[in-house]
Amino acid sequence: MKIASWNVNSIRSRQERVEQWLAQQAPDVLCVQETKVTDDAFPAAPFRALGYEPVIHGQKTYNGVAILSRAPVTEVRRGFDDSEAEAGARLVAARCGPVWVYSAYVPNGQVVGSEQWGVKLRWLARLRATLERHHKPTDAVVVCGDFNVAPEARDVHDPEFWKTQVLFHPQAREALHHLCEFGLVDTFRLHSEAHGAYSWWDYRALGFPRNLGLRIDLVLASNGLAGRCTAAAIDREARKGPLPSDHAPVLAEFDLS
DNA sequence: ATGGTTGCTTAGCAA
Repeated sequence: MKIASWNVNSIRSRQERVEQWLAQQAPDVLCVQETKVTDDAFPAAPFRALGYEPVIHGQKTYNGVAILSRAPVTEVRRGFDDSEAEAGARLVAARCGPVWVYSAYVPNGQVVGSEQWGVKLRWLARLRATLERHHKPTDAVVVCGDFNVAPEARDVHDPEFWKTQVLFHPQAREALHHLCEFGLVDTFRLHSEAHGAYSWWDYRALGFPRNLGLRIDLVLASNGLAGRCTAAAIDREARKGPLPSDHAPVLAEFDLS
């Protein structure tokens, strides 16, 4: 089973690119972040035409997540089922065939110490609590998304600078680490020791041609699935060409036979 | 990295 994740930075702007990528890569499931559209305006038909059922959780202008699945979807949850305020349409989960798949768009945090920074750290803790409520680490669960945190220095082009920023601050890394202590494994690191393998490059810094990036998009597999992960990759090619997202898709494959 | 762009909505915000 091939599961992918891609922050598309507007599904309406990226629709054709995503269609082409689905046709080329043929994942069983694609988790999407930053769809930036209400559910009524989500372009579902072109994805259905390719055999993917969209599970959507969106809002106007900002955020928005989706799961496109060609495996049968038998159960869906939107947002956190806890008592706190939602803080944007940033989480959707679906049982896709034998696997529970989460598409997560973790708050960026804006500035260290800001109100949004607190929301980000809290959000990662709420995600762990949600996993605790619904799953055991031995279950088949995949948590995909734009985590807005790079796990390690080798995932960051300038760690000394970025450790002062929201995407690589020690507190954000700790919050991500605590999430993973539920029993989640970074599938990319099961198959690569590479330094400088990034998934996001800032439009503003013209970062892509200089490879000034960070690896903040992850496919996390539960302990129950990690041993069955046969491959993982970042599709840097999909960041090239006209009108790309600022993120590349990330993928992992699992042998569920 | 420190200026650079992009998308949504329509001047300003978010990333």
